[in-house]
Amino acid sequence: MQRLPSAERRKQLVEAAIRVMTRDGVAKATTRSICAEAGVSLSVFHYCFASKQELIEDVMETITAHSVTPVAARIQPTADVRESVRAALGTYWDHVLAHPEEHMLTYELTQYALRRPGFEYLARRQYEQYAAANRALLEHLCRDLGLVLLVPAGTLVRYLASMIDGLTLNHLVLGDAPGAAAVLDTLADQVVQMMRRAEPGEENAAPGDG
Amino acid sequence: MQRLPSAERRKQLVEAAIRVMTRDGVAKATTRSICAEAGVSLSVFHYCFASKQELIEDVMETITAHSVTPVAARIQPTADVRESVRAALGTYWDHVLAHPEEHMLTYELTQYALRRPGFEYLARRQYEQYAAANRALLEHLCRDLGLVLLVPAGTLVRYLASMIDGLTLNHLVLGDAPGAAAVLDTLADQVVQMMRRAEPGEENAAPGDG
DNA sequence: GTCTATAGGAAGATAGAC
DNA sequence: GTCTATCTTCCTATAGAC
Repeated sequence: MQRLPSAERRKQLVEAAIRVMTRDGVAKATTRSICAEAGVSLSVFHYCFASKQELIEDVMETITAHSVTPVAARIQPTADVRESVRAALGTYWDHVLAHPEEHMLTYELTQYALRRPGFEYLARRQYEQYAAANRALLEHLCRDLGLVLLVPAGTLVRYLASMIDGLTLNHLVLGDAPGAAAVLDTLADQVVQMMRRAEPGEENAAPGDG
Repeated sequence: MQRLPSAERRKQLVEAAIRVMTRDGVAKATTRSICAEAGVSLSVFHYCFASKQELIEDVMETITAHSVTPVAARIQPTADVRESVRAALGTYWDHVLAHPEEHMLTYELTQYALRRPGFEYLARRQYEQYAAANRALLEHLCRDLGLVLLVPAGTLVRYLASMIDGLTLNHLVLGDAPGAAAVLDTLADQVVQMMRRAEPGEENAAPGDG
């Protein structure tokens, strides 16, 4: 076996952990199975991490970023408001369809964090990132297309985030991708109805905290 | 210890399991902790259940019914459509606010079932019951208030179910009950916009499967 | 830094006395 | 039907040779 710097080893183990968790679930991700997946011996694990919980912490930070970043990077408003919203939802949804196990894992990790005293903040940070991603989308739309919101930004952000999260879970359980797509169509329609064109000179209110 | 018939013992153990799971999470609900909670010895467990999974099956059937039934029982449409929708949502939400741990458990059990090969059907049944509850609500509204839907019933059912489920999870993680209530207000508004009064003589379409 | 070996405990399940 | 005692397996974590 090679001798790698500790930071490299940690990264290697975190990635192995994510693979195991994605494939077999969080409950099956024991230190042994993670080490086997990474191809290192058990004591390497405890050389790099003080405890298993320390690894989990790293895993959650990594997976949340991984789930939010690629979507945020691809927001591209066009002239048509409804189509812009639908396209953003579609980008996210393509990711769900392509990597359902990965999204499944995010729910498992949320539960895991909420149940471990002292780790609730990880779940909270996860959902705050979801909210931030939706807020960014709305700001983007309002700025580029000159729109103002008809409901408080905070409410719409949460509306969007909850709908997306709920529909994802619903789809993971029940399947029926076409039905889920129809729900996204409806959601896009509803979101459009919660916006209107800004009047000339009207500050196209960047949805702050409300 | 008393000598009880096997069926009674099973019920007793299922209830103990739910208490432990609600309090400490599914992962902590070992056969030992469940037996301790029920006040029986370990071998009683295996006298009543062939395996732990057999108990889990019982637990999931019980908890899902428990989560859906009380809400369905209290649907009371008034003359105002929007208020009727909001009231139904409010009844559910009161239950969430009063028993957050119980709803937390439903998410954990969903994950548990989805991860255990051969148990996915339990998760599916759970979400089918959610859908059925929302379908019943819509039928109730359409029939009593003479309304027809502007979107396919199946889509609206899923829209509602996903939103409610997502918002519940969102609230369990982030809290902020007033913010969640505002989302429910908005949802009620949106749902109303997806209905219209049936014209005289128009069949007030019972939302079948669509 | 990496290995083998093992401590120390808790899990699901079973055996057999009462 | 209920009990105590035990089997087997798997876990996290550590010790100490190389």
